[in-house]
Amino acid sequence: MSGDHSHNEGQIDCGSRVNDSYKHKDKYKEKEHKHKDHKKDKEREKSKHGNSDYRDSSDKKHKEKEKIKHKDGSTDKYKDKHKRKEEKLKSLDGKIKKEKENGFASPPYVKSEPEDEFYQSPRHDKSLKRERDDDNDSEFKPKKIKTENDKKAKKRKQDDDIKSKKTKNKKGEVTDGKKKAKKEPEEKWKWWEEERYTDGVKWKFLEHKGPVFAPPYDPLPSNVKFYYDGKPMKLSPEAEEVATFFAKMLDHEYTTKDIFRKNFFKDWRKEMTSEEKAIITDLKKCNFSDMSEYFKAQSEARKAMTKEDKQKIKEENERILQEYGFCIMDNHRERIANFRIEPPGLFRGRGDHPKMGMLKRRIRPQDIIINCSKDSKHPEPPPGTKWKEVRHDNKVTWLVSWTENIQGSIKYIMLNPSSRIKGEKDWQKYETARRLKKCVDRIRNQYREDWKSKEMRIRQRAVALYFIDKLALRAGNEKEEGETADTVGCCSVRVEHIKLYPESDGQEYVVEFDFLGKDSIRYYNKVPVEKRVFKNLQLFMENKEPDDDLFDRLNTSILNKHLQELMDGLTAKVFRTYNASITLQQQLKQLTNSEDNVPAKILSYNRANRAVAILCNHQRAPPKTFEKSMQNLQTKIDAKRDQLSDAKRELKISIYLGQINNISKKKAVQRIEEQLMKLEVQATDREENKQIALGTSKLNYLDPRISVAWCKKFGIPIEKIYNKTQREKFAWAIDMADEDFEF
DNA sequence: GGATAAACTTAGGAAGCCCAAG
DNA sequence: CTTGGGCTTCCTAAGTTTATCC
Repeated sequence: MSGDHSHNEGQIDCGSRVNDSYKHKDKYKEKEHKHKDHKKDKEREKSKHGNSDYRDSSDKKHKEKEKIKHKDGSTDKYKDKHKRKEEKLKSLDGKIKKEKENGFASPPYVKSEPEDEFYQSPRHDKSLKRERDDDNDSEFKPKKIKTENDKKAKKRKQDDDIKSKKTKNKKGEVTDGKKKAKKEPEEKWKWWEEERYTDGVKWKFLEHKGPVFAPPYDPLPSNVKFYYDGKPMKLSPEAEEVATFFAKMLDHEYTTKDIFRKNFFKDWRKEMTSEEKAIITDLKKCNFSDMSEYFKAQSEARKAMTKEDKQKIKEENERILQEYGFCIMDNHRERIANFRIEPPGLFRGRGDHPKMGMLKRRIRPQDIIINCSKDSKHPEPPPGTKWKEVRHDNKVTWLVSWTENIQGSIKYIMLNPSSRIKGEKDWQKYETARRLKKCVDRIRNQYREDWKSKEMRIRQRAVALYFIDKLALRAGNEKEEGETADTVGCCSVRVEHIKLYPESDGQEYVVEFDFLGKDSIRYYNKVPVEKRVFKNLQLFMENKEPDDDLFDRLNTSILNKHLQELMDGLTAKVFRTYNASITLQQQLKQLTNSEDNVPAKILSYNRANRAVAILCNHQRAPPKTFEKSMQNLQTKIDAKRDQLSDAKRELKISIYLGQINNISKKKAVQRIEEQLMKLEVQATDREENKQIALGTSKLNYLDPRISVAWCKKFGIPIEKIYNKTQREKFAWAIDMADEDFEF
């Protein structure tokens, strides 16, 4: 009932989405330039027209108009932005672009169409005050287990003991004196059976050893040379290091891109001595190939290392992992996700990124902020260095942070997905999505009502929400121009990204979407929509330029505020989670045949998973070796077929000879048949998966309890669905879901 | 109330690893 | 033993949402 939006009819057919990311598309390139120049004008224009140009002023609306005008004026989203941008523009270009003549913002309110019946929309209670966290959610109340404060304290001390013992252990082997309890982190802690923190506190105790820094720069041997203008040139260590970054990427297509080269060269020059700067003025005259060869040789050498040497490295890595890869959080030793600081290098943005090639600088101890408990043993900075700061903020989950120099954003070291702190959050996410399931009908009715609203902003909000719901689009924040690739989501979609077809391929009211979304992955979809949506889209597009926002009176913050009123904890992305999970559940129900054998059932699972991946537009570049591996598989299948007919013939002969003892031959036939079937299934699966990435949805959108329940119901070992890492992440679900679980 | 910073989740690609086939 | 290929893990960019500031 509630879950049957069937938003993805026709999408489950894998062929319906063209899979083109930026790599394959040039179309976007042209647009981009145009777009950049336009956007500023556009916003200026919006503020100009913002609240003055509603076209229709039928008498009956006079009273409301006052109200609306007021409201609208105060919420016009472009006023200040416009100023900011203009200034920026001036300083950047040294001139002001000409104003756009005809860029219109949408009028604030809309004449009701004749067919609009007026009736009171079922007003829904907003009475539910937001009570921080989904504490009122019964499903998410872990059993109250012992409340123990001194117990905890005791336990913590014990943990400390264990740990300090361990760190003394030179070998890095996890043997600790008294027991092997450490090897098997004491019977897997079931955090989901314990009470959660409420008040925004994330932990009470946190101790860790700080980050692992990137190894220092190792200068090139003197026989490896850099050439400028054909002549060998010894570079200063600083300049040389940056040069090696480029050399290492030499056969990547990045290094052929203009922006990349320009950014790189600019930043490289900053690292040069004044002498170097004076000489090296043209990247084209730089020859890195000697360096490049050297690195290739190095990596070959690494591959060719003896087993013993490889083993040594592995052990060393394990030692580092044991020392730095774990922390103690509230009595438990938990795995850290990214305990290694990102090494310096050249920034590799995705898609047409304006900053690609810039130098990502080396992070030093004095850049690092440490977060841990006051009463813990604080991590030591490397000898002779200092941390930027040590703080004790237990309202956040990170252990280490630093500011990155490309976008100026903060990077964090946090815990592994298997940790309590991440797991609880993940669980909570799915519970929120399940609460949406309970009220999604109401919300859908609401936005359908809102398509008829007299206020433009409400109509836009309602249509956007419809897309987010039906098509599982992302929210689509505005992005600062020139800082990132030009990509969009629902709220930031522009007129140029959609096409309207009153009729197409025998369907009415078809909308064609074509834009670059997150990671510059192309979203292409052609879907029929409801008539009212279609009419609204026409209205939103009136008098607009291609690069104007489709929803000019909407942004993610407005949308999320609205959603928050509809349901506690509701945000745009909850719809993605909800629709993904409910789709998996439905598809599993529909596709699984209990008569099937295990491989066939798993194929069904993968197909259900695939339906979700298609819905969420999770694409991947077809593996480079795809065609070949497909062929190989086919060869195997053919061989297996031959083998099968041989085995069958032998069986026949044996029957013909009246042998009674042909059981083994029967078995052989059976076994081979099964193997063949398995291969064929594998081939199908792989073919269908060519450009579709299942991992993302599996890891981030599908309530793991659905999969666990399915496994239990059909006797599929969970290992067939989740690998080791995934089982660790979803341990809570594996432990708690039984076969009756319903999302 | 809008801009910006901070925190945290989601994402695809590259590198690493491991195992089966040759 | 070597190779190739597929799966896993690592990496870090790019989103969303929340918090804070003015």
